[in-house]
Amino acid sequence: MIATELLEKYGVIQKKFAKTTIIFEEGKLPKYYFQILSGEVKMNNYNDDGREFIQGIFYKDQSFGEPPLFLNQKYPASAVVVEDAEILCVPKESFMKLLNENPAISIKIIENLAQRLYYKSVMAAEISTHEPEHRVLRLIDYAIANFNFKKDANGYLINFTRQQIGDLSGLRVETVIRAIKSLEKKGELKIINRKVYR
Amino acid sequence: MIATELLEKYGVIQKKFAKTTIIFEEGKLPKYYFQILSGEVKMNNYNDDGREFIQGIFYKDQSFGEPPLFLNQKYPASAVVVEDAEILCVPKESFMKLLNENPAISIKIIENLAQRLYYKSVMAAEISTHEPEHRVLRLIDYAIANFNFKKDANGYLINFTRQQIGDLSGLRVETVIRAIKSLEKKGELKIINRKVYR
DNA sequence: TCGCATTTATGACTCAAATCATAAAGGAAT
DNA sequence: ATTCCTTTATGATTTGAGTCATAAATGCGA
Repeated sequence: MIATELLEKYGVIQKKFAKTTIIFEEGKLPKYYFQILSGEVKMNNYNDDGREFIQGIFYKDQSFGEPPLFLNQKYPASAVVVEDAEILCVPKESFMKLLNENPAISIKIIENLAQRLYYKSVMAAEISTHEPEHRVLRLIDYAIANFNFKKDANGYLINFTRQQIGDLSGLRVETVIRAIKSLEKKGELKIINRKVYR
Repeated sequence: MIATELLEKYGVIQKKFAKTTIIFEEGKLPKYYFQILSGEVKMNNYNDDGREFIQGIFYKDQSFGEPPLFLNQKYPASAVVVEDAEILCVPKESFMKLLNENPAISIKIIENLAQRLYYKSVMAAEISTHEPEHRVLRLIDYAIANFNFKKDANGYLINFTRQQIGDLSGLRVETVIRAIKSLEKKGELKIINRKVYR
C-alpha cells in the first residue's frame, strides 16, 4: 500500500466501480497501477468450459495487477469487482516515475510481491499434491493470517462462500461442502448456521 | 541477476554444491541470497506420501529463495541441487544493505519476482482447471519462453524428464507419458528417440 | 410480502487420472 | 562387457472427485 498523498503527486485518478464490473481483462495490456480505497476485487481466469479459477481476492489498501505492469506483458487473468469499490488508478508511465523517484516504495513493492509469491507457492503445492480437506483447511488458515476476518467467541468467521473456496483451491462446490462437513466432524472447524468458523 | 562485482562489495561467498545436496530446507529461516554461477537447482515440496511438487527449476545467473528472505518467513519449499552447482551466497543482513544502497537493483528484483508470479498465476490456473494435455503443453511452452532450451532442425529440445514435467504440473509420470504420446499424434510436438521437441 | 437468485446441502452415478504391475531401452560406472 | 539405475513405456484396475439431479434455506429487491 502506497500513501494516498504520494499517489496524488503522480496524477492519481479515483474511480468508482459497481459490483460485477470488469476492471481489466485477461490478455489486455496494463495501463494503470490500482489500489483499493474500499470494496472488494477478485482476479480470475475461466477455462474453455467456463470453469472459474480465482487467483486472489483483494480488499481495502491492497493493490493488484502489478506483475504485468512491470513486465509490459498481457494480464494473465481478469479483475472483477466483487463488492462496489472505489479504486485509485495511477497511469503506468506516471507510476514508473513514482517508483524511480521513491526508492523506499520499491522495497514495499518487493515485500508485497514476495508475499503473494509465497501464497502462490503454498497453494500450488497444496492443489497439486493434497486431498480436498487439506486444501480447504490450508486455504482457510492462509486467509485467516492474511485477510481481516473477524474473530468472536466461535473463532474466526471465514468470510468466503463455499463456491469461492472452491474457485480458490481448484475444487468443485460440492466437494468443498463435503470437505467442510467432514472437517467439522473431525473438530477442525465449526459450522454455525451455515457459516464457517475456525 | 545482480552483477558479481557488486555482490563482491557485500561479502559474497562462493560455494560448490554436489548433485542432490540440499541447499536449504522447507521450514527453515533464510540466511542468504543465492545466485547461480553454474549448475541447476530445483525448489520442491513433498507431501505426506512423499509425492514431490517442483515449484521451479533454476539455472545460471538466476537467483532463488528470495521471497522468504524479504519477509523474514520460513521457506515454503526446499532447494535441491539437480546438477553440480557453484553458487554465490550473500549473507542476509549484507544483502539488505546492498538493496538499500542500490535502488536500481530493487527494480530488477521487482521484475524478477513479477516474472515468477506471472508463471505461478498461469500454472495455478492450468493445474486447477485444465486437462493433462493442456497442462503439459502450457508448461512446455512456458519453459521454452523462459529457459534456454536449444533449438535445432526438429524444434526446441525440451530438456526435462517426463518425471520433472509431472512434478512441475502436478501429474503422475504415466499420465505425462500418455499425454505426450497423444500430443505427438495430434502433431503438437515430436518425439525423436525418446526426446521431446516442440 | 412475494418472487427470484444465491447459497448450502445430499444422494446416485460416472469417468479420467492415479495406481499397480511389469518390462524394455538407455546411460553411467566399474 | 557387465551391472545397476534411471527413464520411458504399456496394459489392467481402482478410486475419489466431478458431474448430475434435486431441494431446502436464506436473503435481497421490487
